[in-house]
Parts: sequence; structure tokens; C-alpha cells
Amino acid sequence: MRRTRRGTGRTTLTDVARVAGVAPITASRALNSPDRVSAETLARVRQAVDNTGYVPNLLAGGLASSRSRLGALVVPSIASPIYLDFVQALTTSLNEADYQLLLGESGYHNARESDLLDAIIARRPDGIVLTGTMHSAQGRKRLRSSGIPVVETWGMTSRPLDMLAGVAQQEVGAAAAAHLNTIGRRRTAVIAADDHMASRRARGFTTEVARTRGAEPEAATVPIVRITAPSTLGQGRRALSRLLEQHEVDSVFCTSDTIALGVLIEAQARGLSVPDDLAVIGYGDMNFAADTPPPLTTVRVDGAEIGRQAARFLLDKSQGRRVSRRVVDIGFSLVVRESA
Amino acid sequence: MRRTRRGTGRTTLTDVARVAGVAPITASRALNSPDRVSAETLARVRQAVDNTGYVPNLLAGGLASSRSRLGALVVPSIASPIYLDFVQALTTSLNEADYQLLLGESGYHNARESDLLDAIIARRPDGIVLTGTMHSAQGRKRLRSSGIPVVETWGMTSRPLDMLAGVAQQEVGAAAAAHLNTIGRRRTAVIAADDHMASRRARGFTTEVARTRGAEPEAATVPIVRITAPSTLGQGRRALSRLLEQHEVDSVFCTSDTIALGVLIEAQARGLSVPDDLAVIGYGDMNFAADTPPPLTTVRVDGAEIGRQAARFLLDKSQGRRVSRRVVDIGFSLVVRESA
DNA sequence: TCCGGCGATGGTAGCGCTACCGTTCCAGGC
DNA sequence: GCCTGGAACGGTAGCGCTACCATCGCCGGA
Repeated sequence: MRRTRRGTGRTTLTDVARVAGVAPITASRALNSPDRVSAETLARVRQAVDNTGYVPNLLAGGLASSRSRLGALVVPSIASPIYLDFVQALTTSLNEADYQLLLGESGYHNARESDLLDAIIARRPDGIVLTGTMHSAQGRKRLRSSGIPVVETWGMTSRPLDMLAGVAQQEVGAAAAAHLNTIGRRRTAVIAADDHMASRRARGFTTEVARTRGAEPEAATVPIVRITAPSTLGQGRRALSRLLEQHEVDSVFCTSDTIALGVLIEAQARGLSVPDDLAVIGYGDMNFAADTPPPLTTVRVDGAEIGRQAARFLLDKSQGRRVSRRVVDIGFSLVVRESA
Repeated sequence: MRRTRRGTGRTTLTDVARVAGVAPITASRALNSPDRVSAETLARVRQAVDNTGYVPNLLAGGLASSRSRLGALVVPSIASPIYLDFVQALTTSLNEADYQLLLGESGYHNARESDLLDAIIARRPDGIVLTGTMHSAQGRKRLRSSGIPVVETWGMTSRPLDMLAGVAQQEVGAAAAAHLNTIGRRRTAVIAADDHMASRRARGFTTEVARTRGAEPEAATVPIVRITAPSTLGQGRRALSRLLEQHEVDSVFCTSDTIALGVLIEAQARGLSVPDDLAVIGYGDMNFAADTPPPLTTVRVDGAEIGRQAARFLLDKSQGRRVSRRVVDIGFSLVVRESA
């Protein structure tokens, strides 16, 4: 007797069905839509699954149903603490719906972006979540022609590819500027990372400063110190040093809390009092912000909520539900502590 | 004329083959093992791929070949900066070999661990990387019977499931203890997170202290402050406060740099001089460690190398290469700066 | 009694790809 | 001239699952 040519030898749904004494299709229904089989059949199939140690093969299931129950995430860099809550919330939300997450890293300087997209599309995920928005025309085209739902996150765009959950980054910067203005700071500066999102926050800040100072032209230019990603504490310290060498300032907006922490530490090392000599505002409300000396005033964005919303978008679209609002602004809040 | 019942309408390998004027199997070979077709055929197929915008379906390919080109990673929590370099190196290494990474989060308190494993195994990855070692007997059994190669990482075990790349956590703690002893500190303490790995570092520390103090019984107990994961700067500050309320110490080992940073800040706030009044050692050599006031003495573990080694294991096993050494100790180094 | 409808189950035919086993053709040796 | 062998390519039959369309009872209503 000839054995099958191939096959992994693992137990299949057919085995389970045989043990349970039903047809394969009935076993499939028992597992995937339990309310469409009788209670007795359900019990028998479940028993058979336990006895055989059956684990479904989602490659086969996905191929047959063209639904892979897979979500894909593209991040510029995983090694960036800003996105941790976001990624965590996204995986958790997907897992709760029996979806898994495929992780892809594009790098900040998107050369391999197109290859990465192809590799992801080849897995036929039910949705793709982009951290930031997709810029390259080639990438946008690739995504569109794949027919896979896309969720852009974090930044707001005027013309999103498909669905979007994020925060208007410029407004974040503007809010920081407004606060510094309110507390009477007039000689202000920015320390900004060179990634896309941070640049937009910085631009929002400088624009707002320029707007409120329409009548005071001499102070209208805002010094900017640019640092290369990733943002670290040390980058923040050195950036403040560089800033103070060249300018006299009474306040600074940092595009991340990590940078701000470095600024606080450097200020202390130089005997500057925060906020009296120097007011400091960060971004992110990371888990250390309330415990810095002094506690950090910062802009809080609910990254976890962005992750959950992205998951909701993805699941709704993938499961055929109608998505009414395709663009959601998560919003932000200024958390005023002591540093500004 | 009846249309096919199903199908996504996307271009398939058969379409490509038709355009190129070859059989599907030849097109498959052209894409997967280019050196097994003639140069002319290869060119024609590549041309056809470009013209049609074909993207392979890896669900189908994986099902047919029982090789999914997928790696899976299980982390307790993504929202932990310790593993960032590791995850990044792992994804990068896998991507370079045309593999993708599936991400699963187990949570520190492994209740859903078994469900997560089933969900992962259902995707038939070519290998599973565990952060930490698998403890639950059920989980170990599930993994073993799945037949999927497993790489445990970070911690060393006497009896690994399969392959292992990590660091003997106890020795890390012991090295910290030895250093404090060398610089003459005798009243030492530990601040430890409550996760498994951190506990092992803490145990290594206390064991070493006890060993060197065989002759000084009165000082043989080491105060331990336990904090609940995740480790934050604030946890570090509060832990030091609690410690100083109850004990008089001249040095402290923190199971993470994040905690250590909090300790440095709290010490400064209390007017304690580091290292004169209090020597501090951290763990991780995170990207801020060189820039803290004062620069932090810490134990450095090359997380990226663990990630690369895990990828190497996974790829070797999955591609049928022989793996000679199945356990690799990555080692660590004590980075002596100014805090201890 | 007959019929329509509905709930439960099953048969069949793929999903898009690749393993396995040909077949064809030509170079090279005797 | 014949045979061998290897390179190039192709036909067929699945991989394990589910969509689609039956089929089979059984119940209530006319």
C-alpha cells in the first residue's frame, strides 16, 4: 500500500472528524461557528480535538477562506519607546479577536520599504497598520492595488490612504507654544528629533510662536536644535548645552520626554533652576514623566487608544462591518506639572 | 460560461506563467531557485512578474511546502525597553533571510500562555523564539509535540527545550556583588523587579554576598526591596526611599538601569552623594547609562547579539542545516563608570 | 395528506502553490 | 550508431481547509 507522498503526519481536521464520527465540514463548523451545529455534535468534536491534540492549520484555512486572521504592523523602528504602548494595545486587541500580529520594520529612512511591503502582502494579512503615513508613491500604489485594508496611525493627513487613527502633530506643538506664552515665556526654543512626526510637532510649535508674536518681530525666530533619532537622554543633555552656547532662552519644547529628561538633568548639572530659569515641556507623558525632578510638564497622547482604534478599524473592515468614520483624531492633553 | 466559484481575482503564479509562456511549475522554480532555470526563462518570468504586478501567496506556498518562512516571537511584555534591541535584531536578521516575524505577548503572569502557543502553532511557523524559558509543563509539552524548533533566550537553563541563547542571570548578579565587594562596600542591598529573570539576577547577587561574607555573619543578610514590573524611574525612586527608611546601606544593585536611574535621582534629591554615600549598579547598559549624573556603572548584555543568535538558530534549523552547539552563552561585561 | 420551510449535516470542488516523478533534448563517450 | 547522463521543463496530485450547493428529517399549516 502506497503512503501519501507528502504531508506532515500531524493530525488534521479530517482525523478529528473521523474520531468524532462526523464529516470534515461539520468538524470545521463546530470549531468556527459553534452555534451552527447541535450541542451534541459540538461536544463530540471538542472531545475529539482534546483527544487528538489537534491544532488547526491556519495556512490552509486562510488559503481556503481568503481570510488569514493576520494583522500586519509596520513600524519605523521597534527600538523606540514611544510606540511601546501602542504596539502592546494593538497586539492585545488583535489577540482577543483571535488575530495575530506580523511585525515589520521599515527603518526611518525608507529604502527597503517597498520590499517589506511585498513581503507583508505575500502573507495576505486582513489589514495593514502603518506607523506614520505612507509617503512613497510606489508604496501607496502597492498598497492600494493589494486591496488590503490599511490603517495609518499617529499622524493626521489630509488625504489618508484608507483609515486613519492619530493626532494632529502640529497642534501638539502649537499647544506647547501657547502654554509657554501663557506663563509668560518669550525667549523660547525647540529641541527636535529628525523623524517625520517630531518635525511636524516642531513646526507646529514654531508656527504658533510666530503667530502670537506678530507684533514683536525681533523675537520671532525660534532657535531649533536638531538631533538624530533615536532620542536619548544624552542627546537631550548635549542639545541643551549646544542651545545655551548660542542663545539666551527661558524655555524649551522637546519633541520627546526622553529628550526633556536629558534637558532637566543637564539644567540641574549647570545649576539652572527649572522652571524659574528654564521652563521645559516634553511630549509623550512617558512612565517617568511624573517622577522627574521636577515633575515634567508634557503633552499626553494615548498611544494605547491609537492601537485599540487601529485594531477596531482592522477587525471591522476585515469582518465586513461597515466603517462609518474612517478618520479618527485621538486628541491629546497638556499635562501641566512643575517643569513649565 | 461559469466563473470560478471563488478566488480573489488577484494574479496568480499561473497567470504569470501564461504571460511568460511557461508552465506554472517553471515559473515557481524561476522565483524560488533561479539557478535551476535557463537565463532566458528567468528573464521572461521576471518580466512577466513586473508586468502583472504579481505578489506570491505565501499561505499557499507554505501549505504546499510545509515551510512558512515565518518566525514567531513570544515576549512577556512588549512595553519593556529591555528587549527592544533584541527584538529589533531578531526582526532584522529574519527579514534579511526573507522571513517574517509573528509577535505574541504572553503577559508576565502566564495564564493565557497556552492559548497563545496554540494560536502561534496554528500558523505553522518554522521556529518559535521564547523570551525567557518556558515553564509550564503544559506549554513545554505543546511545544514539543508541535515539532517546531524552539529557541529559548536570555536566561540559561540546565535543561533547555531545544536551542538556547542567553546569559547566566545569576552570574550577572554575582559579578555586581563581587565588584561592590572589591570597592569595599559591605552594607549592600538589592532593588529587584518581580519578574523571573530579575529575580535570578537578584538571587545571584545575594548568594555571592553571602559567600564572600562567610566570616562576617552579622552582615550576611542583604535587604531586598521588591517592585512590581514594569520597572520605572518612579519605582526606583520610591524603592530607594523605602530602603533608606529601614536600613543603612552604602551600595545598591538594581535589576535594571531604569530603576538605577530613579535611584540616582532620588539620591540626589536627598543630598546623598553617589558613589561616596551610595554606590549604584544597574543592569542593561541602556542608551542613557553613560549620561546619567554620575555615569552609571552597569552590567552590559548584548541583547542584539542574542537576537541575531536566535535568528541564526531558527534559520539553520529551518533550512535543514546542522546545529552543532545548541546552547550559547552570550556572556556579559561589567561596565565600570562612576556610580560604583 | 401534502407541502414549504428550516435546522443539521454532508459531498464536491477548489484556494494557489510545490513535491514528485516524468519527458524531452542534446552533448559526449565508446 | 547507440547509449548514458544531465539540464531544462512539464503533468499530476496533493497540502488542509472551507465555500457552495445539496440532502435529509422533522414540524406546522392548509
